[in-house]
Amino acid sequence: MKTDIKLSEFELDVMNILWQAGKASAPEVHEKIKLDKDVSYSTVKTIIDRLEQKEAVTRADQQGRTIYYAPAIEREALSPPLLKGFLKRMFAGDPHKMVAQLLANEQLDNSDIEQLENMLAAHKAKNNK
Amino acid sequence: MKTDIKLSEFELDVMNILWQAGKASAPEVHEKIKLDKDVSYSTVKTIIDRLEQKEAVTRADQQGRTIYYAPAIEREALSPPLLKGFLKRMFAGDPHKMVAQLLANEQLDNSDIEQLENMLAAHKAKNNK
DNA sequence: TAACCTTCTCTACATTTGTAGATATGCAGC
DNA sequence: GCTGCATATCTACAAATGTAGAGAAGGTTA
Repeated sequence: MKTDIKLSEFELDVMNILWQAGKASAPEVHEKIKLDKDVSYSTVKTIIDRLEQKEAVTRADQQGRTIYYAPAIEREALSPPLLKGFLKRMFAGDPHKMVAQLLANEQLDNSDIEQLENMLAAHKAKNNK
Repeated sequence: MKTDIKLSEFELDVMNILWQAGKASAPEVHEKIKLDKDVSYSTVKTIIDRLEQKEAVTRADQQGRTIYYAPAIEREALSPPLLKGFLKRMFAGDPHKMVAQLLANEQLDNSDIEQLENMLAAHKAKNNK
């Protein structure tokens, strides 16, 4: 299993679709991507091919000629280093700055906030254990 | 003022140094970058030149031949769209997922957590107003 | 079974990014 | 004024990324 895998933005967009769907064919991925931006099938297929080369997706299934791709790595395997890097680059490594920005820009309602509060409380409990 | 500015990772690394220092010369930036990774002066200077082209930094001052560069855009102007994009790509747009990851990976101590709790409380108060 | 449609494969290309050498040039001290 | 050093400028290049067309080839259906 590759650990040092690095994906581009577009590649991540595709991964997201696969993470969400579990598996999907290239034309299906294309459909979904097109909701966001207008790119040709070829473009999407190229990205999928590259993801396959990077061993980020695998051919999970085949129906006739149509190949179904599935994620070969989980979101959770990818996000920690990326989050760390992003935090460092955009917020000087300070999680508070990031949460502040989150609050300022993501219009979270009170139930969202409470959910976050619960997470914090749980974490504090674990810290104390 | 450019609004659609887009910076690469390395460019962000340099911006961070400038955001932190207020202003710095290319050799100074090089010094600091070298603490993290071994790149030549030329490389760093090229990045700075590109930042200048992108109008992300300006020549703030000059001492002899040495040019001092300062950020021409603030972190706060750059981070909201980036955070939004990152959130979407890495956490399917769900802030809870991101905070969960933050808690899981950033070893925050209880005083950090409490600070976050205060931020949340303040935000809840504002929501209710 | 021939024609068509869909999907895949291959190839290509412009742009961005990371990287750095060669060279020019201004300043500081002798 | 000359010499050397520090800094800037210019040019270059490989790899990654976004983008897509041309054409092959497996299914489907009349």
